[in-house]
Amino acid sequence: MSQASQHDDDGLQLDNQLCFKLYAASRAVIRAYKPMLDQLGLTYPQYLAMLVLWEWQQQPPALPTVKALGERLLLDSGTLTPLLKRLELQGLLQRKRSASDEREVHLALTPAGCALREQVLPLKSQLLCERGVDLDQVAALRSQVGVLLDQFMALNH
Amino acid sequence: MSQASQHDDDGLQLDNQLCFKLYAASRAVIRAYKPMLDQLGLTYPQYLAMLVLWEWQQQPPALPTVKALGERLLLDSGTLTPLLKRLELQGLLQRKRSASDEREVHLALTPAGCALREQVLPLKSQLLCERGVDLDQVAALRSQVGVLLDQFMALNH
DNA sequence: TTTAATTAAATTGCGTACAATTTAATTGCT
DNA sequence: AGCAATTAAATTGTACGCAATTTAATTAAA
Repeated sequence: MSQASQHDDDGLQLDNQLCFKLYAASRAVIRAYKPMLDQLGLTYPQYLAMLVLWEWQQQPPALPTVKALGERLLLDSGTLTPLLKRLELQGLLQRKRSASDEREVHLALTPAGCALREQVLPLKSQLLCERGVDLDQVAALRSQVGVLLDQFMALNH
Repeated sequence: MSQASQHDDDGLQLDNQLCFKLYAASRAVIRAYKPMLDQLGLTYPQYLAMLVLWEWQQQPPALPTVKALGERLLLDSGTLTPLLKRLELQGLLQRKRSASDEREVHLALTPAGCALREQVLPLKSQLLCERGVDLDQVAALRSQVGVLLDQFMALNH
């Protein structure tokens, strides 16, 4: 059995920090996506925004607002406004003020924005294949990280 | 049984992306650290750098270099140089060119930098306690995220 | 209804991340 | 020794994240 000083150290060892593992793993995964994202001409957060917009298309009539996108990605307008302006500049979407509520900005994919979706699946399959990713393992880990995320979301009101 | 279009969609659903869960969870955990880090006057990456420097102190004689710190945190000099200048400005460490190899910069904690360590453990205990964190669960998740990280590090040579 | 409170985006400012380039010092080669 | 290749930091430039403030529009309250 070790004494107090040993315990104290363990608690602050970098390798014992879940926060660092998450931080490093998140960046490592984003790095792995880079070759694919370069092909698409997107940054990683831009890719996530496009995922939400593609998903929204399948849904009813209403277009997503900046706020709705932010709620989905857990990002605020300070991050999203310039990001969306860049996507608009690339011709992937259009930002337009809502007629019914001038405070809101609706996001509509352009044909180019819709079309880009078709390029993603093959590139992603290739990525998973090249890296020999175990899909079951990924699914299990995703679910557990998801539980952690939900706990933190619940606690951050 | 659903047809192809349904399968295609699942593969691009935001909630099915491990990468997004990691990205969101990492930011959520950093957010949770914020009250503690504000007390310490550190940003999150600055805190990680201090963890490494505190850890290094227990080790032999040699001081860490910027490169060594970067290998530990998986960050390059483009990120670390300005970060370390800020920590130096706060009086927590000193950056000095190596005498034996003028390319290297050694990092030495000041007494204030060493002393700061003592404030961390109580603040961290408080944080874990307030959030009712299950330490076994955290340890298990840390280990699994660690495995993922190792796999990606191995593949990114 | 006029005003006060709230809300959605945008803006400002700071601190990362990271690719790419530059600078300076050291090593390796011949 | 002399020069090319390598190496460690620093620098430059772009794009996030996020706190804090601002602006404009809507809602609620007196």
